[in-house]
Formats: sequence, C-alpha cells, structure tokens
Amino acid sequence: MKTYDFKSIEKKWQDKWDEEKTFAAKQDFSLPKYYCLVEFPYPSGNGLHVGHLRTYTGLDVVARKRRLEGYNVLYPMGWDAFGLPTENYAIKNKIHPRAVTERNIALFKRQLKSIGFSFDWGREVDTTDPDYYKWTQWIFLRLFEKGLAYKKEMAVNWCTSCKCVLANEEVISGGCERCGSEVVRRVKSQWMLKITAYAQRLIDDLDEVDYIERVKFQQKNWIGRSTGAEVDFHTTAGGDIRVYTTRPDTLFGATYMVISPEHALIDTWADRLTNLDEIKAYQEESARKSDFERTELSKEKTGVELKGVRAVNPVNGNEIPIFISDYVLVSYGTGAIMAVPGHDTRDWEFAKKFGLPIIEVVQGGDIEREAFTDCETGVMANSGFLNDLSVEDAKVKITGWLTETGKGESKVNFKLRDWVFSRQRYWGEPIPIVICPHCGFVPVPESELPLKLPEVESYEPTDNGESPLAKLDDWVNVKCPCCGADAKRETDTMPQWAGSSWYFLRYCDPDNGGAVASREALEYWTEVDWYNGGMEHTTLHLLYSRFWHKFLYDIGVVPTKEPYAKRTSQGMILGENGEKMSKSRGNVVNPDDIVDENGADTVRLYEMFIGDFEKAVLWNSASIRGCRRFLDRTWALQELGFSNQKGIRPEMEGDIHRTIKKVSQDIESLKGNTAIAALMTLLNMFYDSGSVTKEELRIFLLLLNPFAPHVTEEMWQTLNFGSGISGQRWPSWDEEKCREDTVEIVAQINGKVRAKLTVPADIAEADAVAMAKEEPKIAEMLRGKTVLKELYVKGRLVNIVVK
RNA sequence: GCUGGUGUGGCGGAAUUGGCAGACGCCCGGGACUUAAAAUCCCGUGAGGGCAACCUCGUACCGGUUCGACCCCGGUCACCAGCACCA
Repeated sequence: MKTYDFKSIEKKWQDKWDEEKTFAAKQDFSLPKYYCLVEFPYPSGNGLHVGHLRTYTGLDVVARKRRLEGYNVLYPMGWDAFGLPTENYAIKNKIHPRAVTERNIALFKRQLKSIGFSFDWGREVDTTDPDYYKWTQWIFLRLFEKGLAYKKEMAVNWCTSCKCVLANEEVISGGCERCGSEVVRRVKSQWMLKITAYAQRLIDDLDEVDYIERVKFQQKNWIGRSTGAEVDFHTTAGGDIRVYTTRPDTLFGATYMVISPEHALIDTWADRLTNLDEIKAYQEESARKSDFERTELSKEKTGVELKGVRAVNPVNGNEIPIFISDYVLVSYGTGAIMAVPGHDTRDWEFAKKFGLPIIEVVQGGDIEREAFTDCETGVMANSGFLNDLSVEDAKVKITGWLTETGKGESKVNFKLRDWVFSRQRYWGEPIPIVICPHCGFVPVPESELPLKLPEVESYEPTDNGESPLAKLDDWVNVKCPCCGADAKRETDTMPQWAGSSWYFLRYCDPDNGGAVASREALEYWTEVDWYNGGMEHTTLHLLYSRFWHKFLYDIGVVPTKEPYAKRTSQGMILGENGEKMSKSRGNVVNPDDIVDENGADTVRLYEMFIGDFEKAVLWNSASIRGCRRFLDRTWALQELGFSNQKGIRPEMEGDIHRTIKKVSQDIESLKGNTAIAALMTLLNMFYDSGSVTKEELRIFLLLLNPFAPHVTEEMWQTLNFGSGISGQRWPSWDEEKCREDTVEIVAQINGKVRAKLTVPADIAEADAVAMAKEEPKIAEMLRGKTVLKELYVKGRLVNIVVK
C-alpha cells in the first residue's frame, strides 16, 4: 500500500479555501448562527506551539461540523499583539515593535494556514491597529465617564524585572505572572478600574452560563464573597474603630483588637501613644517587607501594642488592648479586626505569644490546645444574651442587636480588588486622558481618537517608574481640551488585557468605523456560543472580559449580559519527558516540523486522539504514526474495491448508524479520542468485510471531514461524490437502526462470569435464565447446589446466586 | 493549611455511571512479502499457572455495602491544579 501525497493535496485545498473564501461567515442574518471562538494568540517570535493547535483544532472540528449541520458559522482569528515580549525584543534588537509585530503575525498566519483551520480570514483583528484600539480607548472613556476608571495613589505590585505595575491577578505566589521575578510593594498613582462594582453580578450570572465547573469555582473563589457584619468599637481616645467580621456571634469572645500597620487612625492618635517609637519602627519594618514575606504563613505572628489607647467591647463594655500587626491587611474589610482567640487560629497564635486572654464562646472544643474554629454547629457560652443559642441563631440575634443599637450592621465583603490598569511601558494603548492643573483629569475628545502611540527612538523602561512616553515632551505637552490651559498627557499605557477584553465583539463587524460593531451584527452574532481557552486565563482575561461586557451591556452597547454562553478549557500539552515544553528544557515540538513530516491532517487527528481534551497530556512522537496509518488506510479504501450493493449493506447498517451517533455526540463533548477510535473501528470493519459501498464511504468521509478536512475533500472529489464535501450535510442516525437484534450476554454464578451466550435483544427474563441454565458449564456448576436468587439485567447478564 | 481534581497493562487512554475491565492506538514479540531493509499485511500481547479446554489474581492502599464495585460509603497514601494571614 502506498501512502498518499499529503503535501500536494493539503496545499491544493488550502489554496482553494482561501481563494473561494469557503469558510467566510455569511452576511445573511436570517440563517441560524453559531459563533465558535478560541482565544486569539499573542504572536510571539517563537511561532505557534502544539498547545495552540490543540485548542484551535478542537473548535475547528466543532465549527466544521456546525457548517455541515447548516449553521452560519463565525470562527474568527486575530492577534493580541500588544505586550512586553515584543517590546523587550524590539529594545534588544533595535527594531520598532510595530515591525516585530508584523513579522510575528506573518509567521503565525502562515503556520495557522498550514494546518487547514477554517478561520474566516476576512475578519482578522489586531489589537495594535489604531483602527482597533480606537475602540479600546473609547470603552475606557466610557468607563471614566461613569466613574469606573479612576486614578489613585496606593501601594501596588511592582515587578522588579518588567519595571511595571501588575494587577493582583498577575501576581502568582508573590512573583510576576509573566517573568516570575520578585514583586514588591510600591506606592504609585495608578489608573484603576472598578471591577469590584460588578463583584456580585460576576458571581450571580455564573449560574446562567454553561462553563465547566472548575472555571466557575475558581472565579467564585477569586471574587471571594463573604457575609458578616461591621461593628464599631469605641476607644478611650474618643473615636471609633470599625471592624469587619464573619463571626459577629463570637463578639463576647473578642479580648483584643488588631489594626493593620497602615491604618489611618494611628497617626490621629500620635499624641496619646506612649510607645510611638516602637510603633513607628514596626510600621517601617512592615513597609519594607515584600508581599511574599508578609504573607508567608509559616512565620510567627508579630505585633506591637498601641499603649495609651484602649477599645471598648460594645457588647459587654470591657476595655481591651489594641495592637498593630501585619497579619491584618489594610486592603480588606476595614483594615481592622476584633480578635477572638478562642475561635480563630491566627488570633489564637497571637494571643498565646502576647499572653492575652482566650475565652470560649462556643462549646465543644479545647481552646487550651488550639482554636476551636470548626464550630458552625455549636452552642454559645459565656456570651450574655446569646448563651445557649446555636451559632446560626446567635448570628441573627447579634446582627439584629447591632442594627438596633446603632453599633453595627450586616455587611458583605469581597476579596476581589479593583483592577490596576496602568502600565509604565511603551507597547500598549495610550490612556486617552489629559491632566490639567485646573480641570483635573480630562478625557481626550472622541473626535481625536484613536490617540496614537507616538513614534519614539527608545522604548527602554525607566527605573523611576515612569512610562517611556514621559520623555516625549512634544507629545506630553498639550492644551487642555476643556479650558485650553497648558496641560500634560497621561503617559502610562493600558495592560495587555485591555484589547482582549472586547475583541470577540469586533469580529462581528471588524471594519466598522463608527462603533465597536453595529447593533445589528451584535444582535445576530452574540453571545459567543462556544468559547475555548486556557485555565490560566480564568481569573485574568475571562474575568476581565466578563466585567467589560457587563459594563457595555449597562450602557446599551451590547445586547447580552454575558459574553460567552459556554466555556471549555483544553489541557496542556507537555513534552515527552512529562515536563512543560520550553526552550530551556529542549523539549519543544515545532508544529512546522511535524506537519512537514506527517501532514496537517495527521497532526490534527493526533492532537484530538492524544487523550481527554480537558486533561494535560504528554506529547509522544511515536504515537503519531497510528494516526498516519489510519489516514493511509482511509486513502487506500479507494483500492479496496467497491461492493456492487447500493446504499448501506444490511449487515453494516447497525455499525454505521452507531458510528454516526457516537461521532456526533463525542464531538459535542470534545471527545475526539473516542470519536476517532469509533472511526478506526468502522474502517477496520470495512477491511474485515473485504469491501465497502459508496454510500458507506460517503458517510465515513463526512464523519472524518472535521478532523481531517484535506484528505476527505480530495477523496470526495476523486470519487465524484458531487460538489465539495464542505457544502454537504452532516449524516443523521436512526435510533431504530442503532439497536441490535441479538446481543451477547454473560452468564454468571455468584457474580463471576462463567459462560457467554447469544440471545435475541428482546428476550424475556425467564427465557434468558432458562437459556443460561442450559449452558453445559453452568449446568455443571449448578449440580448439587441450592439456587438462592436469579437475576437478569436486560441485554447484559444473567446472574445465578447459589449456595 | 484550605478547596477542587486525578490515580486503570510496558505507554496514551476506553468502559453506556453499579453489570464481560483494558475499546482504539502506540510500543514490543512472531510470521508473510523482499537479495536486504523500510513501508505494508497477518497473528499474538494485563500477571501467574496448565499440553489444553480452563483456573486464579488484577483498576494506588486498607476496610465496608451489594447477587455483583474502576464506579457507592469510611479511612490511608501519592500526584496535579487553584487560593493562600481575606478576619
């Protein structure tokens, strides 16, 4: 058997698809639509990764199947091209980032086309194109207008290597998400987006979308909603300290308070504090620590008592000491806590170290040994009017009491922080704001958008934390659009996540000069029906774009509350040695090489066959051969000889229909591995039977087409099966025909298989049991035994229980 | 530490969710074709025992429920991922 010439065949069809725009989404909005989306890549100089292929192939299979099912499919591709690697490469090699970007896009595009993806290339978007980022800036101005974009001086995450601030979502275990370098705190004035205003809706609306569970779980976890109460504690200095607690029921157990070292009250009390030097020293020490050091769990608790001021527990009037400690974060709740050492591990550790009283207010634990925290079902003690109540009832009662007495109120808190949105780098969208000494922050007028990135000689980041744009006096100095006075431009740029927060909208109407996209196009195409992308974007891009989309919904730009109806996620492809693919490990597989060696269809097939789509898999170059052989054998069906019979041979009917069903259903759950296995099994049947009919082959090619589009198109043409396979209809199955007339069931004695027998599928229980008993082997084993029970499971087994 | 997930042959992985464990493929062994090799085709392939038909064991480990458990329950271990002093 000869192998087929994949090189010429694949080239031929790719050129034809390009020329004829076979996969362009139609402008006819009366057709049923389907919007398939994959995360657009960052076009790095390394080119495409086999991991990209996995996600793009997965949804390419879905998109191709949908077209065959008669949908008007939008499956677009574009470039998330702003970003640091390009900028760093440009600096190092003294090339403009624009030139680097264009080169990398060309590389990616060539590679993507060589795989035969059915992208609609007429709708390509590029986040660095001024015609595109005009609208990124436009959305920013709408956010600013609504008070959701604001500039604030605050302690932010600073990557020491990128020389740039990071959002909370970009800090992974104290390191930079991109480069892994140390992240330190630095006080800077930053643009922020008020994503916290959407925290509750970002949680609630997860109920309305079809995302895989772990994505929903991780987003909820990240947003971190908790319910509790805020309580005011009077102080001997006159003012109050407000704390947030999720356990107001334990108020009687609060034996001291802790406020964060950055808490504003400390300065106001300076006159009264008798150990101010000690306090100042502690504050400075905390400020010096990196986030990582501060949050290290294993370390011992530290802190300093604020001598000279005491707080009063509102529920019993007891005077209690106040401490500062860095285990209380200024950024969460009110930056102050009531400490209940009996029922909180951190408070317990702190109390033990500083010799503070520990009171049991929920019965059942041993607070001498450890904090009793797992006490939600306990009963209250030492708690005045809460005594003998369940924890649940105590929460209700104390919250009521706090509200009535004006000493507090119930309160919901989130872990989610506002999104730090400015970056001190060159290769990003300029923030379209002018800073005027009289008018403050003034938006650049819409007519002046896009505010283009100025050409510069050097893009080096600065050590003083300023954007490289700050050096361009001509660009920076402008007249205030409002009052005409001398003013300056904002010189920070937007983070990489800006352009990707709305790109899926642009695909709907990519050339629109007057809007993000036309209302008509958005009404038709959105929501995205199926979005696939990486788990690493769950609390970054995916969360950010949901936030922007909800905002755009609120101001009437988009017609849907949520951007994506369905979200799935592919597992990572690891190197052959089980490690993450990377240049330094030397285990990177280059798509160009394997496509050149095996052909695109084989590689596509392998990427789908390699294992569970959602799980991480190891690349195995030897296994590709199996997929290659399968396609060779498919090609060779043309030489097998056709059966004279018309239609499907009766003996093949059941298998054909079952295969249609299996492949159709498996594609819907991205189970390419079992779909392909079913096709392999069917092919083996054709060979075992020594022939195939044209109708059988026609169906087989259609089922295989989404996985291996080139070879199936070629065979379709060679065999004269009519106009191109891409214009055909997906085969349907007949449930009746999937059923088998006779089935093989097993006969068991005490649950162990002892014989197999073939019976009619609809056999009655009594008959099946009787047949089983007639089997010589079963009869033999039954001799001299007492039958206790006889069981029959339809189409499966007979089990005889004996003693 | 908390939360979620995973654990099946030499390997990647199947198994209609309580009903024949190991589909499909890779690797490997044997054979055919060939001067030879590659490719291809055929046969075998969880472990142990038996000439055989067959028998025993086997889904990380220990125990339980059940006529019957990879699947359900209790406990243990290992690995992966997310969060990580969030009061």
